[in-house]
This record gives sequence, C-alpha cells and structure tokens, in this order.
Amino acid sequence: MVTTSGPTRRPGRPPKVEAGDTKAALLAAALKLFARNGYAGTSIRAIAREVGLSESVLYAHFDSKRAIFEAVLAQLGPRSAATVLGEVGPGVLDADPPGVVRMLVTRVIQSWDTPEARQLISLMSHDGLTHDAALVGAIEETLGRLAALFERWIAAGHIDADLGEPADLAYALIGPVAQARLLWLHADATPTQRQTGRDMSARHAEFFIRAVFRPTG
Amino acid sequence: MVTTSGPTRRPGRPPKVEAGDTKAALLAAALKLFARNGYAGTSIRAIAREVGLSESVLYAHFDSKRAIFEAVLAQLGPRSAATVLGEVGPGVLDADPPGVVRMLVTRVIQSWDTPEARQLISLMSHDGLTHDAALVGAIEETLGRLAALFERWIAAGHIDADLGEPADLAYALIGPVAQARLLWLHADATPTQRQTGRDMSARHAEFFIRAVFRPTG
DNA sequence: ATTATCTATAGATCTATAGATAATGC
DNA sequence: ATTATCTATAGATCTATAGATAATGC
Repeated sequence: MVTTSGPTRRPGRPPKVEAGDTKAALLAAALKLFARNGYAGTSIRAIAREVGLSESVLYAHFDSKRAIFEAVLAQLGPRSAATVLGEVGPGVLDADPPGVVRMLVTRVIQSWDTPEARQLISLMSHDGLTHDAALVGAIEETLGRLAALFERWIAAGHIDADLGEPADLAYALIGPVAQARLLWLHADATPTQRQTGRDMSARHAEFFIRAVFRPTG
Repeated sequence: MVTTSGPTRRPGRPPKVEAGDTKAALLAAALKLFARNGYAGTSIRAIAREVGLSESVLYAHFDSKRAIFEAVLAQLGPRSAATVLGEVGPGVLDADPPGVVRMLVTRVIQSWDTPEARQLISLMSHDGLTHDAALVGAIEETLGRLAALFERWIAAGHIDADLGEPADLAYALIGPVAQARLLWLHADATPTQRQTGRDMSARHAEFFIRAVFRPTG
C-alpha cells in the first residue's frame, strides 16, 4: 500500500488509514521512468523511490524487473488507433467524407495527447517496441481500415480513382500524423511542443482534404 | 591498435604487423551497440569485447563513457537531409517539378538506407535525440528549404495556390518518408523491412506528385 | 495466520584507475 | 621515452532474496 507518511517510515504493515493502491502506483511510476529513461536506464530502486518505498516491495508484487515492464505494457493494452476508427457512424461516412477525415485525425491526436499515450510512445521508442511484431501489426490494421474507407469513397466517386491506391491515400494521411506523435507528443514534450504537434496534424488534415477531395481538371 | 590475433593476447604493445585503427574500431563498435541497446544498455565492457580488447583500452582513447557517446555523435556530424536538397541544379528546378520531387525522395531514402544512417536513427530514437535541439533544428531546416521550393513552384504556377501553404506541402511530402525511416530503416531492420520502407516512400512520392501537380477543376 | 512493508545482504556487473608489460621510434 | 595494450582492483550500483516487524482480518 502507498502511504502518505513522511520520509521516515516504520517497518511492518502500514495502518489502513494511509493505504493506497501500491501496485497501481508502482506501475505508474515504472511507466513514467521507463518512458523517460528506457528499460536499461531505470532501476528497480528508482521505481521504488519514486513511490517512496523500499525496492524490495517490487518483488512482493512482481517476479522480476522484466515482469514489471511486461505488466506496464499489458496494462496499456491494445489501445490501437483502429479503435478510434471503428466508432464512425455509417450514416455520416458518405454524407461528409472531408468531415470524417477531419474528425478521425482530431480523435487520433486527442487520444495520443494524453499522459499515458505520451509515455507509451516514449517507452516504445526507447526500447525498440516500434519494431515489435504486435505493434507493427496494430499499425498495419489501422492502415488497412483507413484504406477500406478510402476504397469506399473512391467507389462512391468522392475521390478520383486515378489519384492512387487506397493504401497510398491511407499512408499519406496518417504518416505525417504519426510523425507528429513521435516528434511532439512524447513523454517529455513541453506544452509548446504539444501545441505544435496538434497544429501540424490539423493543418495536415486540411491540406490532405483539399488535395484529395477536389474535382479533377 | 586492433589486432587480428586470436582470443589469447599477450600484454604489452602489439607488434605493428597486426595493427589497425583502434579508435575507429571502438567508435564503430560503440555506434553499433548504442544503436542496438541504447546508452544505458551498453557497457564499456561490451564495446571493448566487440573489438576484442580489454575494457580499459577505452580510457586510453576517451575520458569517460559519456565521451564515447559524444564522439560517436560528433563523428556522424550534421549530415542533414538539407544537404541532399542543396544539390539540385537550378535549371532542372522549373523544368520538371515532379521529377525533382521524385529525385529528392529517392536521394533522401538512399542516404537513410545506409548502415550508418540506420544506426544513427536507432541511436537517436533510443536516447531521446529525436527531441534534441540540434536535430530538431535540422528537421526544421529541411522543412524550410522544401517549403521554399514549393513556394517557388506556386509562384510559377506549377502548383495551385489554393492547395495550401508551402510549409504544409513540405510536411505532407516529408512526414510519411520520415515515418518510413523510423519504422523500416532502423539498425535491426530486415532486408524485407528495408524494401518496405523504400517502397512506401516511393509510392508516397508518386501519390504526392499526382495529388499536387494536377490541374484544378 | 496473513499481508505489506522494512533492513540487511549476497553476488553480479558497471565505470574508472593504477600499475605492469612489451613493442615502437628516436 | 612513449605508446598501446594487459591484469587487477576499488568503489558504486544493480537485481534479487532472506528474515524481521507490525498491522489486518478471522
């Protein structure tokens, strides 16, 4: 249990009054430090100190350092961008394609501009998880769902079929947004950087809409 | 000096015959390991072992572990993508804008698909250098020079002025290519992944050309 | 009795240094 | 004498474990 007591702490089980959720606190501290310093750059001791406990507490909750890392990842779960895409009502889809694109980018950026998502992208970047099979799979799923959307719009005549394959459209839309995430929506980003990331993404969405949804000459 | 002798090695200075460039070998080994495991995940010992020497040799060449890291970065130098942009002949610029875009993307990807550049991007990603002021500055410089190019093409009527600001065009072109670098042109990328990175970039360039250099309706 | 914490410590590993050893170049 | 390597080691830090301590819940 996490207590709110001062720097000196008696041995033995803390009284119920000062109890919190130690495991959750340890996971939050681990995510924060792994995101900032990477797996190798974060010690068990540092995680415990962050929570204000002795380092051996970690072994009461997790089997090993590696187990903590994996618990952090498991906790963040498969919160892919694909879930954001799934929530578009079918009625809106064909009524206002530019509006859908605008909304999708806004939603994705919003979900990436949270403390957890920013720590996740930093952790992934530090520890090579951008190359992880599961996460590359998530990216491909997102691209695939976006491509299906564009295919539909091409078939319905909203987008000129000569412009490119649906997959090319999907990548051209999402690439700069994903890049904004890495550059400006990471764990240590300043408010100014985060604003830059949101602005660049929104501007890109508008440019994309103008370039793609316009009548051909 | 690096020797070609076996696992057992006599103490004392090695004979000239088996000499190589130790410092360069140490830097190459350091880059390789820092790129693969990050700064904290790489020990002095591991670097020395990679070269086949004792770890104390490193202190004959560098003051500290940090100094090795900085020497690696200094050695890679300011090889920004901007240098690639600078080499476009002014005559070609206005004759064939799509060709210039195609060539620029090809060149940038080619320069990113080298062993050193792939190790550099992995190292940058591991150790938070994507947030480093100097490197963010290099990105901005590249974007600025690209934007100047688009501004010129807008003024010359090659691109519809209503499409977007020059900076938006630059970001829409380069964002997906930079993303391809991070996803598929890193130190541990397989040949298949590298092919994917090159393909995605080339396809994106073609899509961009079709979307931007076409007559308006 | 069980649970959640503590202190103390083992054993491994890490950075860095001191001092020995042998080849080189003057 | 200088240079490039080695061995040995100091001192710090890291992961993990053992065993003590005190609160909780039955």
